[in-house]
Order: sequence, then C-alpha cells, then structure tokens
Amino acid sequence: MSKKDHKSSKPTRRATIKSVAQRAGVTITTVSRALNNKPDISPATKARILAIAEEMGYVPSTLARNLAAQRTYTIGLAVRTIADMWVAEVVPAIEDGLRETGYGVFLSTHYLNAERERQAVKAFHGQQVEGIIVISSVLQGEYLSLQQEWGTPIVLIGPLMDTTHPYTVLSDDEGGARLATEHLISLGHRRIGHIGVPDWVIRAQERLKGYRHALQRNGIPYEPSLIVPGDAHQEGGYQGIRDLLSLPQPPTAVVCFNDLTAIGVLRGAHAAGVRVPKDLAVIGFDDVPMARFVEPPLSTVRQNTPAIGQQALAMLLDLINDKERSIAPVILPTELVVRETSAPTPTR
Amino acid sequence: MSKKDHKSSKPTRRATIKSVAQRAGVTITTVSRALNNKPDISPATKARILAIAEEMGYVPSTLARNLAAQRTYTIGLAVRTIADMWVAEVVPAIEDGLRETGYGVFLSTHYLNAERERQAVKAFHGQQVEGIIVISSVLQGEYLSLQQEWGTPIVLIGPLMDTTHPYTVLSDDEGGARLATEHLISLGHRRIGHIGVPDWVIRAQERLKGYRHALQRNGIPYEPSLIVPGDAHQEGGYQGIRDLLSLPQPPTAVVCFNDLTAIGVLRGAHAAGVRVPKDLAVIGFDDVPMARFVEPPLSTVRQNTPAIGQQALAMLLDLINDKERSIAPVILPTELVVRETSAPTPTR
DNA sequence: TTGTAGGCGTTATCAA
DNA sequence: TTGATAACGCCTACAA
Repeated sequence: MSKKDHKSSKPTRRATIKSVAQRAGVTITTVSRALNNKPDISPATKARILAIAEEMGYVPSTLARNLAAQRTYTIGLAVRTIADMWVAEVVPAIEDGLRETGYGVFLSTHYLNAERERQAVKAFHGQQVEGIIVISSVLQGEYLSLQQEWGTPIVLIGPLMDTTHPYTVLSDDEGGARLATEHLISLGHRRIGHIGVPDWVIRAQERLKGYRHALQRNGIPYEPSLIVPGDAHQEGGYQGIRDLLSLPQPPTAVVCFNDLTAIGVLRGAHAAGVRVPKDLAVIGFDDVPMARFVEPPLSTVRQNTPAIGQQALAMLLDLINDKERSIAPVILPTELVVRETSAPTPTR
Repeated sequence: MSKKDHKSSKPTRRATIKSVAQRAGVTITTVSRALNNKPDISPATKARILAIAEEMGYVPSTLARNLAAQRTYTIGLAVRTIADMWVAEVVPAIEDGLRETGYGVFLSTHYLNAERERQAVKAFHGQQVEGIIVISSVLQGEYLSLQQEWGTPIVLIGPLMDTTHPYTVLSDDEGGARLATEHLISLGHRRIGHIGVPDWVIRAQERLKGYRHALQRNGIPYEPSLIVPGDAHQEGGYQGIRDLLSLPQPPTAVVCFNDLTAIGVLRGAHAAGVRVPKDLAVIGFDDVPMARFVEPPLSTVRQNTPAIGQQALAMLLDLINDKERSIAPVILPTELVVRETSAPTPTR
C-alpha cells in the first residue's frame, strides 16, 4: 500500500466556494454570504448552503481570502530556541491570546545567531505577517528601520535584546535583584557577593544595579572585590564561588545572575565543604524548573513570563490596529521565591 | 512619538509587480520573467527591471504567488504544548531540517484537547499547508480520512497518538522497557516491580510488554501483584512505591513508566526510610532534564527525539513530493542511561 | 433575497 | 523577446 492509496487515488480537488455554489445551485456570492453570516440572505438557503459546505468538507482558502482582504492575520514569532523555559512560558501566553483572534503564528528559531535572526525576520516579511515578536535577539539597532521600511510592527522581549528599540516588554531586573539582595540583608547578611555575567548583557547590568541599590539603601558599603563575573552557566557559578570563598573575608551570602549560576555555586560550595544555607546563603534568578529539585531547593526571583507574553501581544495588536502606543518599554514586576538556600547569618 | 511616526507616516503602498512594470515601461509578464529568471528575456531589460524593483523595495506577495501557484511551501505543526521536553527536542530538529528547504512553519498548541486539535488542523488546512505534523494527539481514527479528503499528508509523532494512522514515527517503547528491566536483572534483581499508567495509554502497554518480555527471557515468573498503576506523575510514583513496599515480599527494584513516576518513587522511598539504590533500585523513562538533578541522579531510558523529528519530517516531505512511502510506522531505538539509582541487589 | 462583475498580486499559456 | 489574457479563490460594491 503506497501513498497513492491515500492521496493520489483521490483526484477530487479541494472544495472551493465555487464547487459549493454549483452543488447548491446558487452563485458564489450567496455562498460567501452564508459563510460569513452576512445579513442579506434567507435563513433557508443559508442553512442549506452551510450543510452542503459542511458535507463537502469545505474550508475557505485563507490565501484567497487574505489576498482579497489585503490582510494575512498572521504574525511571526522568532525565538532563540524552543528548549528554554523562558520561551516555553511566554509562547503559550502569546498563542492563547491569539487563539480568539483567528491569527496564525509562524515560528522560527534563530539560536541567537545574527544572520539567522535576520533571515527569519525577512522571511516573515516575505510571508506578509502583520507583526513580529522576537524573543531574545542579538540584532542591535536594526529593528526600528526594518519596522519603518516594512510598515510592520516589531516587538522585542526576552533576556537579550536591543533595548533601544521603541517597542519592548521586559522584567524589572533591577527591582528583582534588589528584592533578592534585600531579602539577604533582612536575614542579617552584610557581606554579600555577586556573581554576574559579562558586561555586554544589558539585563545583567540592571541586576547588578539592583544589587548595588539594595546595599546603598541599607548603608552597606559596596565592595568591588565581592563582584565576580560569571557566564550565566553552572561553570561560572562554580568558579565564581571558589574565587569568593578564597577571599580573606569571604561573603556569607551571594546573589547570582541566574539560577544556573546559583546551581554552580551550590556545587562549588559543596566541593569546598561549605554548607548551604548554614555557612552560605545563595539566591538565583529566573526560577527554572530544576530550581526546586536541587539540594537544597533554591531561593530565587521569578519573572512573570506569561504576563510578558500577554503584554507583548497586546502591544503588537495595538500597533497592528494603529492604536496609539507609548514607546516606553513596558516593565513588569518580579517576585521573590524563598526556598531553602537563604537563611540568617550564622553570627546572628 | 507615536506609532504614526513609525508606520502611518509611510502611506506609500507596497510596491507590486504592476507598479514595477509601469515604472519600467513594460508589462507585468516581463517583470515576472525578470524576477523568476525565466529564459525568455533580454539581459538588458532584465537588469533594468531588477534594478528598478530593488530601488522600489519590491518584495513579491507570497499570498498572490501561492494562490497562483497553488503551493504555499508551508507546513503545520500542532503540538501538545511547547513547555514539554519531548516537544522541545523534536521541534528544533524539524525546524532545522526545514531551514534549507525554504518552507515556513505554522505552530499551534492544542493542549491534548480534542476540539482544539481538530480546529488547529482545520486551520492549517485553511492556510493551505502542504503537510501537517501532529506531536501528541488525542484524535482517534480521524486523520486518515482528513488526509484523504484534503490530499494533505499528515504524520503523527509523540507519546500519545492514533497508532492506526499509516504515517507515524515512534520510539521502541517495548525495547526501551526491556532494556531497563534487563539492566536491573543483570544487577541481580529478581523481584522487580512496575509502576505504569492507565491502560488507555497505548505506549504504556508497550512498556509493560517490554518489562514482561525481559522477565520471561530470563526465566523470572511474572507476578501481577508487582504491577501497580501510576498516573505518569510524581503522585502516582509516590503512592505506587508505598503500595509495593507494603507487600509481604516487596520488590528490590522498580521499573517506572516515566521519569516523573520514578521521581515520585524516590520521594516515596525516602519517606519510607528505604534507601536508593542500596535497598531499592529505580529506573525511569524519558531522561527529562531534571533526571540528573534529583538525588540520587536517576537511571533512565532515553528516546532519540531529534531523530524522531528528522524522520517525521523526511516522511512528510516524501509524502508531499509524492514519493512512495511504506505505511509501516518508523520505529526508533532507545538508549539506556545508567546513573545512580540502579545498583546490584543487597543480597548479592 | 440573489446575481453580476471587477479586483486582490501572481503565474502560466498563448499569441504576436 | 515581449504582451494579452485567463486562471487562482474569495470579497464586495452595485444591479436586478
């Protein structure tokens, strides 16, 4: 049994509005009216046509419909990768918000590669999407001109992006880091380390800023030796905590750029015979799924990813529908999640 | 600064083949030839037209092109949810395979809801996709007729599906479970429990079958009391192991339907004061990311998800291009991942 | 209430 | 080598 049996043996073409019209003995205009429940049609014929259409398995061609209407009801979604918790939480929010509207979603993955990202967005334009959302982007300073050239709204979200773009939604990273740091301070810690990432990651600077503000607000002097760079991965956390612990006066707590870094810290501390949270308090950022499964379960800061998706979509739809929109970025609050890696200082 | 500045200030309509033709003083036919580098055109006019098109920022309308050509170079991808490791591993494989071909991907999430799934697939048909891949499906016995009615190839993959559909790619669940069970047997275990899921999950039966075959091959009698149902979640594992441990002769090892079940077992065993792997060996299925982060790291069986995606795509493209295709399901091997929850029996 | 006819932006088939 | 013209499938005035 080959393909032929399933496909080619059925040379019957796809049902069109024309074929339905013929079968119903009316013109396509009438069928069109029935399908789009326009007023000017008798209930009887309408019902009859609908029944016939149903029976013939007729599904309107979006292609033709869109060509006529000069719209596509389609948006493009370019993501770093699908295998990422952040993306996995945002995309459903966008998709669900779109469900009611009848929009379709084109998906493309760019793996944080500039050329791929550019290609993906160009392909979307070729496909005549009405708007584009990019989740994590490495392109800098290109989107505004593309948006203008194409007349297609582009909204940027995600941990990596061109923050100069006028249409963005982001988490309050500064506030989140401040929350984390103040939590540790409230537990009595005064020597608090920070493991970040290289400077070019914009959001990292926000988080570092939040850390510094928290210290400042509480009259704790900022000490550069307590700041070490990481790499947003476990390795960086592992190495970072080793460095911090080898200081003459090591910190009693550490704020990490993200959960992966924090998990690296947990390992590094364990390897160095330092107990968490007894000897060292640790806090991450992101609340990745495995945060609750590490030993001990990680205290962290959670972003409201579904809300980010919703807001980004709302922004995009507003732009598509020519609604006025402030170009100020939408900034969403974060939430402290206290688990077991944060405890009072031993001395207290 | 409002949206207007970015979009509406550009009231110039999108360039069309017609406007390019006018500007070049030729007919659209000639322009079409120039753009699609057809033979019958003089190099001179071709160059001139191309230059003008470029200058006008002309991009052909995919909509019109597809309508005329009756092709869309687009496939539909209906997934259970994006926030699932299995999906997250398969989708990139499909996307990457498609990248070279110039096909676009429509994404839709159905959350294992029959009506949503039906709608998603119908929407794809409306969008005139050339093929559809459904990742995890609850629709039974519908796809074959849809495929025939629409003339659109449909390939099913994922842990849940209509196995009667002619075009499917799946993991060798039976073999995987056999692998897991034989691993435990080779460690000296003879009383091996099994925590499964309700019968209606087809793939679960395969896994149970693999478990039984392994016992049989090794001359170990099958004992129904060692088989308890689970729910594919932690709760089922937790409860299941409590039940098994309360047996007069509890098992020394347990094969779980999936990793979540196994993690539940780990908790249940811990709560009951049973040490893993010293008193009880545990093995899961799927190798979810957190499998390596639980304590102790979980032994499990991994599916070759990227290969599943690749095979599904290859199958779909073959069907689209009217290549002959066996209707036999493609079955891909699994791999044993030994970590620390499986150890020899204490008595040995 | 129903039908006619033109248009949406391309491609493709004939003629010229 | 170029141009007219008919699809493609649907929508929407305008007519009947």
